[in-house]
Amino acid sequence: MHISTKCSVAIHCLIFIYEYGDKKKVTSDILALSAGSNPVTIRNIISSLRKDGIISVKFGTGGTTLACPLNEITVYRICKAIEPDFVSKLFGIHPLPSPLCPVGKNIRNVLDCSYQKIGNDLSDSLKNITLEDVISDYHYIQRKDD
Amino acid sequence: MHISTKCSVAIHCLIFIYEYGDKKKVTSDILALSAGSNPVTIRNIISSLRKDGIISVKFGTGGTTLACPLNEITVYRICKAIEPDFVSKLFGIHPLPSPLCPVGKNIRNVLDCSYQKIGNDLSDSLKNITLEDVISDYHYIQRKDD
DNA sequence: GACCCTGTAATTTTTAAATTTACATCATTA
DNA sequence: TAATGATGTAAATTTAAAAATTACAGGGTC
Repeated sequence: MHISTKCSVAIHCLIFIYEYGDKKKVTSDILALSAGSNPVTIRNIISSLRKDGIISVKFGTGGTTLACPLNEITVYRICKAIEPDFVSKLFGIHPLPSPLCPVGKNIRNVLDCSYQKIGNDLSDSLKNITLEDVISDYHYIQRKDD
Repeated sequence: MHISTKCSVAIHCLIFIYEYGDKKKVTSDILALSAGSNPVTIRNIISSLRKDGIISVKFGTGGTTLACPLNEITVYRICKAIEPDFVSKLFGIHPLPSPLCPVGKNIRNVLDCSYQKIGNDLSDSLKNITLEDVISDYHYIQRKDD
């Protein structure tokens, strides 16, 4: 199981909102066009980000803006907002090991030991990248692109 | 997208082979029973591990044993053997961002910057856990279980 | 040569992810 | 104050990925 494309779409939306949120009314339709997705998927993602306080959405009239300094929005926070237990879902565990086998009976606990360490390391790594970094990459790449 | 259950099944098999590989003939049928999977899935995993030199399999007559010291078998190596580009598949990227939008046009490269850092950190974390550690956890948990 | 195993391709089934449809709710404005 | 154009969500459908099954061609050993 992997972290789905939702994280990528979320980052896409956040860059877009940072770049255009103040000047134009950024709706789920516009974001869906830009990301090549569909408005409902976008609204679900946006909704999760809003509940976490990352962005604010004008209900009724529409439009989205950032609600938080760039350096407080880490990739970890984005993933967590979208899929609260994404860390524990990083590795899948086969669901029906034999309880009659010593290995089968204990495998889940054994794997949990290692997977928890890995999950902690991954979390640290994700906390280390902020939207500020991502947007700096974006500006650099965009300049090269011209 | 997440790393599939194959890694967990592989570790399950490796513990089983370590524990019983010398005394008994460990076949794909036995491993499938223990893991609650099926023999073909097991054979595919076992086959990948064999090609990487982690285990050796007696063709024809059957039976599997470790071909490597425990501390040389890292979780990274196991994952890599099973799914060579698992690191780059950690995050999915939405496939059709709009090339007409500045964000859409550059999003893939922007995400690649961050995802590469994260992939490197994850790789380091996985390299840090060996089968020796896992089996030590297994013995500890098994003792508690009695 | 019979038996039991592995290796692998091809198909089917299952499961998860993403999209679409539908509609209730809310703010603006004409 | 009713029309408009947004969001928020639930439910159903579609699509794509993962896993299991079926099938069979090898290879050792008794």
